[in-house]
Amino acid sequence: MPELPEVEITRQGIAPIAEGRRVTEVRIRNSRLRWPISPELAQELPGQIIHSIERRAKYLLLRAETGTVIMHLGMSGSLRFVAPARPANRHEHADILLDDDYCLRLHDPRRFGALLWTRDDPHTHPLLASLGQEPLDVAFNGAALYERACGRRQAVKAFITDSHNVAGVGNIYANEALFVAKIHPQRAAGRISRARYCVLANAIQQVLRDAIRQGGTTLRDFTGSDGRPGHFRQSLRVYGRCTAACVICQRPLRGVRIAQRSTVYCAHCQR
DNA sequence: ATAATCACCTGCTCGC
DNA sequence: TGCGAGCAGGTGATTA
Repeated sequence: MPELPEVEITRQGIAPIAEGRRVTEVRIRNSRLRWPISPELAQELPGQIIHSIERRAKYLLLRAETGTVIMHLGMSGSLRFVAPARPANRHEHADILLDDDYCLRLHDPRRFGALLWTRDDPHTHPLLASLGQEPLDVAFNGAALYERACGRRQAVKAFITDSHNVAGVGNIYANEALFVAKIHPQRAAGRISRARYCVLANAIQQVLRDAIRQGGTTLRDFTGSDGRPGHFRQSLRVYGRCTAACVICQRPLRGVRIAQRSTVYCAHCQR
């Protein structure tokens, strides 16, 4: 479900309520996510204040006093505040209860998500340490992408969806950004000029910012932590529009699979 | 080192 | 209506 904009929308919805509040209890109903939920979470987190909630790539980092909760929503995860007494359904695997009767509930049908605890600097955690540039960071630019892509024959779309190159660009927004940048998704990453990488970097930023502004993309079930869907779906130019007309040249869009992911592009506008 | 494929899950849609 | 096939927003691990 969530790509970077959806994770950021989730962060923005949760942070104002959770930050500064104290954890009263952690309830784990099913710890079988991508990795087992850290058992220390239920032991160590209660009693601690959540100082802040950050996002790195598609990870949410809940900073507490003696450590940090590292959370990932995988493909189908979502996070909502519910009434603490509300019965959990079979996909609601964990709750973090806070002061004032707030209950932050993790829902994840496919269980590709993660809920981990670390006492160390989370940015040195194995899952985060080798992540690429944060695309919405002011320092993000095409020059670094160009350097990194040097010599690579991999399709540029696979290159930009690899979080070690750019952090957090998933399938939807990779399709969209490549369309905006007029770059063919199957072009070899190492055969794109520095100037075009600068255009691509700007396109990635523009698409992600736009999506965040519109509350993310709701395909079937994404909602922010307030339960409201995102509206970026109506702004999608290529994703999910295979065979429909290109919004620029009106020719039919084409679909291919790149790195096991559906890819849609305009063969006329993207080169 | 790089690139491609597999694996982990459930739920939904489609065609027969 | 039922049923199998294929697909879905991610990404680490495994294989060449």
